Amino acid sequence: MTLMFYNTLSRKKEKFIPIEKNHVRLYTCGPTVYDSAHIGNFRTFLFEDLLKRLLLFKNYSVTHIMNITDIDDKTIRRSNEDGITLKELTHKYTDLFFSDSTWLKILPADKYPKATDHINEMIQMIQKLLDRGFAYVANDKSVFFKISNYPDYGKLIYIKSNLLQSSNRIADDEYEKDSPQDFALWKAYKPADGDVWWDSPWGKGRPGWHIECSAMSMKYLGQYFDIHCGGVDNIFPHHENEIAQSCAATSANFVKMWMHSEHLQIEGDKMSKSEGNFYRIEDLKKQGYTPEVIRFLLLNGHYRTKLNFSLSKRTEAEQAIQRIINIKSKLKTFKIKEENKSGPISEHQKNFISALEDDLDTPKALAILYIWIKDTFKEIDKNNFNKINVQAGLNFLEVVENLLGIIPPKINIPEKIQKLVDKRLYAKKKKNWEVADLIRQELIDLGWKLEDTVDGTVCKPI
RNA sequence: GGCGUCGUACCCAAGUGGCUAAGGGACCGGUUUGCAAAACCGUUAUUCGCCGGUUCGAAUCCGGCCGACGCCUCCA
Repeated sequence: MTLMFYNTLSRKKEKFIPIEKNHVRLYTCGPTVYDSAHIGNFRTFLFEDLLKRLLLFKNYSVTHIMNITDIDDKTIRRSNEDGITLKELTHKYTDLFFSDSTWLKILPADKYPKATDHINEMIQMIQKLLDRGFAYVANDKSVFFKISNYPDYGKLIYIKSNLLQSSNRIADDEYEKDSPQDFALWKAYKPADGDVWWDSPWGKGRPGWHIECSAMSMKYLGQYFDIHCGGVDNIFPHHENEIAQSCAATSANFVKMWMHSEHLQIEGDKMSKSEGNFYRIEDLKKQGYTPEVIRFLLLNGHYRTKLNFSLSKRTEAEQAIQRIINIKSKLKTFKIKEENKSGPISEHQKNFISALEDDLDTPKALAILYIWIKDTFKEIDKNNFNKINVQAGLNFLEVVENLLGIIPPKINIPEKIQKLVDKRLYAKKKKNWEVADLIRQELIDLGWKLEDTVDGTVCKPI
């Protein structure tokens, strides 16, 4: 089946056909490194990770670029507050972002270009926009994009530019511009910027926010590329502005498919830093969350619906994951008898993939996975599973893991624990139930539980 | 004011015109087991926020209402 993705540009599910055969060029909006990323940011990054994993599974080669925004109002403000240089601040949070991403099993991008390393590219693009009459230099030497000269403005947000209503925030803007809707390409230096500035044809200053993504995506992916992702909040103004400035600069199309993930809510409320209702990865890690549990919770809702993240759902996710671990362990340990018949060829794997191919329908894919698990247990109980079925099952679980990343890696049993397990097994053989149960309790206290099965005793961490 | 999303069991969540409304978690009963765990079997929505309409037929399309929510200049 072909891939279908919802394109924000058309507001419809569309067949995905890459511009270049077998090669997908993907740009995902990265973090602004002024603070640690929170679980909401990671919902978006996880959605993008799933998208990429699916593209790779479909045998596309993927060139994935994720920007690091290391210069903007927030980074400057934060570095002043913390009394450290902008570089010190952004390096700290960039490193943290990478370690959180790795811990969450997010596949790395091919390149993470930083805004501050691409000031020249941005200046060139701004110059081009000035030359073509889509931008102007204001009295204070800032450069703005002139929306009134760009009639296509409003493609993503579905609004005619003349209907854009200005909010109070615009009135507070300290820069001078012709029209309130015009956005900054280059911001003239202000004393509050400290020693953060670059030279430009228009004087000292720093780039506006939107221009970095246009300049860097074009540099690494070309003028026109396949997919650009981000959170829904980026639709306007960020992505709208990116489209305007990119298309105005090149007179060509910019991005074929825009994909956006919905917001995550926390304990039923909108996540907001001012209210303090957000979780960082390190917070969850401290509470004992595993990457798999977080991934499961975030992938359990479709990426285009609002999802509520609640600490109370943790057990639910752990139980659900445990079921996957159980079937895997069953497939690995049960002894296949020669006379076992072959079970029915499973259609579930195909259906699982089809669900993901249909605009990344993870809840449906998970449902199919659980139907498969149930069927597999049944067939095994009926002795209808032979070597080929077992191998097919294990292969399927590998596919599931490659796509969703929700199956924990095998845990090695420490020697000390194994010795206790053996000791109990001996007592059990002698039908010395008291001793066996005592050791089992001892193991539980040490954090390991036992399952006696017909194929032997299985030891699992709690 | 403009643009847009959502409302399916105790909780989470698929399904967007047609076989008995997926699946997970939770709960209860049973089988199995030395006991436990795991697994299996069964039970939990004659009904999809409410009211109308279209249709042979709607959770699914249309209209209205109620409720929750997002964006409208720098928040993933």
